Amino acid sequence: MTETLTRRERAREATYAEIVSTSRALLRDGSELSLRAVAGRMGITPPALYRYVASYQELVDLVAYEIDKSATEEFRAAAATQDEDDLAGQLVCAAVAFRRWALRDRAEFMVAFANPVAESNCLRRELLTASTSGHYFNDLLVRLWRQRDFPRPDLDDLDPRIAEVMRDPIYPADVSAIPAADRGLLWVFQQAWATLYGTVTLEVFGHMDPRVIDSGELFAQMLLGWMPRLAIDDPDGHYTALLRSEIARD
Amino acid sequence: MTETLTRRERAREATYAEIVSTSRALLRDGSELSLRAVAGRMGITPPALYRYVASYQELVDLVAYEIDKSATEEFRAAAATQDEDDLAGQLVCAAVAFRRWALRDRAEFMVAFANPVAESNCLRRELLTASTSGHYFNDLLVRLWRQRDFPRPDLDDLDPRIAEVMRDPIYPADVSAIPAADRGLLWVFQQAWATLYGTVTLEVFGHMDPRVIDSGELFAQMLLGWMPRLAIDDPDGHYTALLRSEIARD
DNA sequence: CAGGAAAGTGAACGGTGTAAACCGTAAACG
DNA sequence: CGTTTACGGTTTACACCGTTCACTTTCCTG
Repeated sequence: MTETLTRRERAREATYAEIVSTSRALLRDGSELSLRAVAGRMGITPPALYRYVASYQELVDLVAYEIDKSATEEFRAAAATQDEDDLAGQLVCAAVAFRRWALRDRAEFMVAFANPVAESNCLRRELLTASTSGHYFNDLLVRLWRQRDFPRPDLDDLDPRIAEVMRDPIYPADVSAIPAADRGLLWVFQQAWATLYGTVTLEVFGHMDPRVIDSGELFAQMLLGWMPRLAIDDPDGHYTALLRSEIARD
Repeated sequence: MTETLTRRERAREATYAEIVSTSRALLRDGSELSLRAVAGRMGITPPALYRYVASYQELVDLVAYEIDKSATEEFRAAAATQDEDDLAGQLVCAAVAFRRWALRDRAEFMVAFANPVAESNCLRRELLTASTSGHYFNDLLVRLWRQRDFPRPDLDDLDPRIAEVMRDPIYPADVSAIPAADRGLLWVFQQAWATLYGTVTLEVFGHMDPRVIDSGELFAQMLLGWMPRLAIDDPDGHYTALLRSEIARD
């Protein structure tokens, strides 16, 4: 499947990879992400980077996309610790992994998720619209629905503006596999995602008593509050225990 | 009550006010907030600002605090359009006002709310911990509880770490008026605030389909989802209508 | 092999936060 | 009242930032 690339194209692709990796190394070291710093670490002069990105913002967009991609792999790995059929358990693990990753690599999280999305005229930014993590969580939720059949709004009962978005969403790829009648699922997903995203962002920014954040109880309550809506009734407290033990893992 | 200030102190206070006002003017003009730009607009040389703030970060903290204060006045005004006894209506209006303000003055919102809180060794930052808007919304929720008596967790049923925080919270001022037995209210507030903050931050950052954000339905659903927990049953749909009409106001 | 495109360099411009030395004036004090 | 101190301000300078332009080197290709 991999196209045969010319020598130059391979070199160029390698340079892109190096740009991203040194950018992420910079972020993880607590340094500022800057064109000059990236160039410096690569043993290259700053203007040379302009052969690869058109501006600083485009560099940020590029590494944001790659961060999202690699973080998604971490979520996927966390979910893989659960039984293949246990989609609820996978969802719990993936959600907690999202929080754990965000609080650990704050700088990377801010670049990828707490970064105001600008006017969308840049090439690479378009790919970002199809957020990898968004696809992953959405897909997980759809599979969970097929398994547990939790209530899903009918498009006709929704605000027409919302229904329109669900019929013709921004992410085109795997969502087109969902029949139109079931597109209300997307609305459930968006609301769940807003809760997950919002809570984690609040925690990362630290706009709350640090002791509350450390305990993880705010996040736990948000997730527990969503379980009934997803038909995860959890009579024996299994998922609650899983959630708490996953949160406790540092 | 106003202390008699010496001539110097008054001048200094006036300069502080001018620093804040030109900073906010800068933000509203779409310019970057920078020491040099503020100094330039004030007809002053950049290093002179160091007589008032110890660093750029301290300038940001200072204006963040003032932004929060003045935004709170806007929330209060929005709530004042409702009947004095109608605390539920006031809460709806204040919450929508928060969203409206954030989406209108994005730059100011980001400075005040989407700004990672650093190590708390700066003087003025301590005052920020006692967030004005936090106090206002918390107070409103407490008054609503006295009126509608919605369920409030018992401290003994909560995670001990959370109970500890509720017993001895960071904000000391008006919370100390709440008897220890009712401190579970603070936990309700923190969760509600996390939902409000999270949803608005998501919308401001634009990490979602713009059509969804424009419709305001995400925000509406979040608020509607909270009403039952606050004993706002709304049989005649009055508050739902109020919420939607407030959202529609541009 | 020649031509041309791509990758990289050097110098420069305007912008940023910040530190140090210095100065006049207004307040504070003996 | 006169002296001293401290405050508000300027000048200069440094190290960083994104970005542009003219130039050179390298390497692929027709």
